[in-house]
Amino acid sequence: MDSRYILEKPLTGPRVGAADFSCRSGRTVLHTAEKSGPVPYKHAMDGGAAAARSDKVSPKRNGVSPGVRILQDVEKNGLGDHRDTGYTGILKRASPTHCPGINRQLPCGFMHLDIRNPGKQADLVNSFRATQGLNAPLTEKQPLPSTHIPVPRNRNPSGHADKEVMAATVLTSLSTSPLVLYPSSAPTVPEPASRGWKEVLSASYSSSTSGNWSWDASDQSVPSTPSPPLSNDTNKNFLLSSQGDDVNEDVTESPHFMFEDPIPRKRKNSMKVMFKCLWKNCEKVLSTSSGIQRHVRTVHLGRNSDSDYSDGEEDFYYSEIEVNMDSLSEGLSSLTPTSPTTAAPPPVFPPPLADVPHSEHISVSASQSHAPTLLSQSAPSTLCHIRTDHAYQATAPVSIPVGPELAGLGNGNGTGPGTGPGPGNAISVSWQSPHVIFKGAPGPVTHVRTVSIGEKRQPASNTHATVNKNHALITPAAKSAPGTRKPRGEAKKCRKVYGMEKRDMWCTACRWKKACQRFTD
DNA sequence: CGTGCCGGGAG
DNA sequence: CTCCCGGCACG
Repeated sequence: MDSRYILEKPLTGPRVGAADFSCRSGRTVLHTAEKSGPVPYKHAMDGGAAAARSDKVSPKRNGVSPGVRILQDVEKNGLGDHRDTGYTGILKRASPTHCPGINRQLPCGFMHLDIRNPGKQADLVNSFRATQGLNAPLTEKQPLPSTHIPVPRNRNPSGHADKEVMAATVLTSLSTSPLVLYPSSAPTVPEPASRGWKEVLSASYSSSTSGNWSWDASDQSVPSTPSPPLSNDTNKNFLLSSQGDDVNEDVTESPHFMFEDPIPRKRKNSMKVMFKCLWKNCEKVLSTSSGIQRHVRTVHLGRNSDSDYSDGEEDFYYSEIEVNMDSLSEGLSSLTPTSPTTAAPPPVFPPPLADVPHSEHISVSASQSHAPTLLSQSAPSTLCHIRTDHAYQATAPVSIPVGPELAGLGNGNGTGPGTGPGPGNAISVSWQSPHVIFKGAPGPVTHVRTVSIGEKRQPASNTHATVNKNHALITPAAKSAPGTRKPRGEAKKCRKVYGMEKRDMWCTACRWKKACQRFTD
């Protein structure tokens, strides 16, 4: 419940010892690096967590849990150096060693582990904060993409309390911040981008073998997520994303829901976290924790506003709420004819917002209203990874292919992580958390699609044989049986998505030159 | 011509 | 079965 607090408490100072730092949030844990050898950090495995995780994960495929799959893949690719990965194949990483480096770079940066716990808003929030932390400093140096909430400067100087917390979280979440994960579009990792980080890393600890990095793949699957198949890629991505810039390609989102898809990848942080004052009759909502803290401190606690001092009490008077500001999709979005996709950078946050750091007040509804246009077209495909195991709908020329997905088989109320593979799902899920405020907003976002899918399928449908007077009888013979070939999906198939190079990331079907199962139509 | 995937074949 | 791949059809 109060994971946030717990998480923060143990920390005492921006400087975290490399040796004995452990922080807990939810079920995830960090551990110390005690292993000698090339890998300066240790992968953590939390038995409980692992177990829980696998529950969520649908062991469908061959009865092998994704985690395992991941392992396998890793091995396949010769990247299997992660000896200390749990049997689940979950790679968790906590590297105190890196922290220093990271801290150096991102004073406020921090991330957070285990965001997946459904309903754990606190966790989510934390992760978000992390994100903010990461971005904030960076922002000052380089223009940022669009997906972040401007963080007030006062944050930096705000000192101790904040710093501590952040430092802590940084350590913790090195691997799971949604934002971070999101870009884990393994396949699409831009080389150059990752390079930057590599360098940074090598600086912090002389080891050029980025391959040794490993994260808890499954853990990454935050509220709705996937995890990269190859730890290697993941790492890169993570790094990449944490860098703050270079991430502007938010486009690649792939709500691959962790379970089910053996090759989870790509994920984007579509959640925004707002901080709401819980003080009676005070509905103040701010976009930054520091903001809300200040608010509480000054307005409700009657403390001196100038004072940066914070004893953390404010924490009790505000809570985070999550808002799904979502956005674009990636290639998969091909589902929708109109998929805006790739090109446009995700204007998640409307400019106005970004420009109003001072008035930290944020009206989500407003921002939402901007996005809709975009969302309405792409959102569906965006959020939902088309892939499902009922992917075979493709075969059914029926009209409402969406049905099953929307129906939301496992639409487990925000059961977060792997919940829904379906389009509708992803969306609804994300919107569940923001219970309080921001009503209405979800509406527009939610429906949207349905139509698109139907359309796309039509064109090719096998109506030919029937009517078609024109050439009429002519060529029936040409094609063997009426069986005819499938229309040919419009969606990008593994091959296209990943390219020949990453063939091992393709779904098996694709590999065998069979009908793609991952990206069905 | 690249791509999706059927049909078929080897292990 | 799983894993491949020739080769055709589609765009």
